[in-house]
Amino acid sequence: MTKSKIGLYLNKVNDSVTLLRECGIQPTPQRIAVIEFILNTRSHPSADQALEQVRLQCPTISRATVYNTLNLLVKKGLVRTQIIREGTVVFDCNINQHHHFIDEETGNIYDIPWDQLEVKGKDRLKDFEIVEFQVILRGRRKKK
Amino acid sequence: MTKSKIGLYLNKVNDSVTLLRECGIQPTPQRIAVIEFILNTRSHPSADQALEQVRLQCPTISRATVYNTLNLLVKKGLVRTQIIREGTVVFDCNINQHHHFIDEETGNIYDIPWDQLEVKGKDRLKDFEIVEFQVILRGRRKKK
DNA sequence: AAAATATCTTGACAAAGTCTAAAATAGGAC
DNA sequence: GTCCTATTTTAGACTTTGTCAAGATATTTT
Ligand SMILES: [Mn+2]
Ligand SMILES: [Mn+2]
Ligand SMILES: [Zn+2]
Ligand SMILES: [Zn+2]
Repeated sequence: MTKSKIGLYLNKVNDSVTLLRECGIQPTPQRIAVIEFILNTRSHPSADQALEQVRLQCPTISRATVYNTLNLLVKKGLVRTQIIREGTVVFDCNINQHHHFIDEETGNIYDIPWDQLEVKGKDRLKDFEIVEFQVILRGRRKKK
Repeated sequence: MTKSKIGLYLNKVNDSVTLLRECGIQPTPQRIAVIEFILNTRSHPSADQALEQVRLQCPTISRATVYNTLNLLVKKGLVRTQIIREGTVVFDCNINQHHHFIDEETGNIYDIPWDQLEVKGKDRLKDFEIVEFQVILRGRRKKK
């Protein structure tokens, strides 16, 4: 279990502990609960949604600790934030480049793999030095 | 002066009055001040930034009126909101499709014309019915 | 001018997020 | 194990963004 395995599902507490240690974060029960939740969901939750879920495992955890831990994980590069929902930042365990589709009816956020879309014409933007980019699509997810 | 001229700079109070009337909005001094500000800036301000600026012209206007008026203009289709800044919605007087570049140093938001970028591969997203999309780029604007 | 509408302002409220200081906890030295 | 210290957690205060309701103003209708 190395940092390079981020993004795979972690089912064992041991994996989370190892991962936290590798990042120089002391693995407390609260932090373990947060990291196990956030690295195992693809739902792009807000901090308060994370709090709600983490409390199922760790009922006494405080709001400040969830915020602190999520921000710490962002700083260490284990998760990232996305600005795609109104009113709140969401946390994304997919730290590779990718695009997003937002279902406007449900609010659900779906990852679109990086290689599924190609953005042409960026070279023509002479005035801008692009550090990162993504396509954000909105609409409805088709029922199958 | 018709609704089709939205997006051009409005310098005369008369134009704003006409535009508001065309949308079925009674042109009060407060609403005129808001629309003159928001349709003449390309800076993608938040509601509170708009309040600050509008108060230079109309010092007694309340926060609620600025929020109400901006939301009314959105409902009438004169401006739109964008979710590209952390913590707050921004208002955009450019209601045509376009992309955005965010300067991460200054926070400035720049419009990228629709035809400067092309997004290929959308047809392959069989599970999704796309209503709208845009490319969001982040980085630094080059000094000239 | 009086009544009825429409609009604006104020202040209360809620949600998202940060911060502080005290309490709890964990680790190391002995 | 006890003591000491550094780290962590917690509760609550506070800020910002945004909405809402009630009363005050302004405008329109009669
Ligand atoms: Mn809010
Ligand atoms: Mn905030
Ligand atoms: Zn994602
Ligand atoms: Zn724009």
